[in-house]
Amino acid sequence: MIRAAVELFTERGFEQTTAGEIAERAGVTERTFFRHFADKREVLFDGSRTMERTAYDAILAAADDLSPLDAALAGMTAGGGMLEDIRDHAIRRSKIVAANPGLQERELLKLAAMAEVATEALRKRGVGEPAASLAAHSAVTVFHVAFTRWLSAQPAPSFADCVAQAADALRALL
Amino acid sequence: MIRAAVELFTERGFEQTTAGEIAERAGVTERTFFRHFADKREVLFDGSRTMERTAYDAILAAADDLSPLDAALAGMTAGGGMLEDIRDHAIRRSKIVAANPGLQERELLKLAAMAEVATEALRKRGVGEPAASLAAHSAVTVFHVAFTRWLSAQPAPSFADCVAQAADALRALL
DNA sequence: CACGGTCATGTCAGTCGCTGTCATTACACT
DNA sequence: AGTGTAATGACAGCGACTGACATGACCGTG
Repeated sequence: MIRAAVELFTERGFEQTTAGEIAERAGVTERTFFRHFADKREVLFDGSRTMERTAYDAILAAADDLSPLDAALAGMTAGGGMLEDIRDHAIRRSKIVAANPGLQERELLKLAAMAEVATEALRKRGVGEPAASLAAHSAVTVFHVAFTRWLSAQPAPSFADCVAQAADALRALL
Repeated sequence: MIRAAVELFTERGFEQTTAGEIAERAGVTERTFFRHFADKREVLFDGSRTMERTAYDAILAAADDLSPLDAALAGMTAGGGMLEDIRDHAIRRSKIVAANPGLQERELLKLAAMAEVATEALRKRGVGEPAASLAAHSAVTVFHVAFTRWLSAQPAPSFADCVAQAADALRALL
């Protein structure tokens, strides 16, 4: 279904594709489509939960002497690292998302969820508020900048490098 | 219409209120409702454009010797300052938004738009990339934290104080 | 005053996203 | 064979949203 959806979205665009058409190409019913995905957008955000868990685990696994921000950044690096193998798919996907405001909205929600998860992990490391929230959100901002660059840069850089670079830029602000 | 919508959302919740019902209470047609608001959620985000413009202007008007982050924060203070007069309404509104994921999604989109606008203003001040993006997003993160606190703190603090406090917490992270 | 323009609104029909419900099928365990 | 469970199909229905056309208020011009 995911493959069918990406194909159709690429061909005609997100809004011009009905849920029924995706289901049809995937060989199932529209009803079945909505049993697997809460809504039409969600088909493009399938791995997000896994990524959140990966980031969460990485933050908890980070060295004890790391600052909250560095620990959160380690989580972002780990989470984003999951995408190294599927850069092609990520690029196709990002083009679709970029062309539709509703999908960007959903992407923001996923980033916010990532920040929530990172906040939770930092708190578990003993970081208080509002430091945990701020560090987590800052890390996600870095993630976002790094992700954008990772998608567009030629030749393909490593995700970790992109994160490190964006993090340096953030530190330079102060 | 906005008043009618807030009333109904408070009484029965966002999802349990149809666009037709809002229109009816406001004395217009459902079709008219959708001529004024792009979708049902948008009725709760009416002033966002104005706030963005205010922030944008404030960033451009900020003292030349301010750092990018401080200039962006000045914009957040100015934008949030618009709400000082309508804190009651802001509180009611935030309860509605907090109760519905779809509305939180839209709120994130508005915050992202704010970050975009702030980025643009910083760029016009001569700030390069990715410094402008990062400073703008950091400022919006501070704005968000400050806004949350401004809504919940008792007695009502000034918005500027909340921003200053959140900004200090951010700086302490590094 | 009559006329033409535009602007907001009402009316109606229609598409599509999404959901509840029930029946069916396939498989797993006993 | 019998029983439970999970996935799917089939169908009906609601509500969000849109396009098209008609109506009426207002406004400036002749």
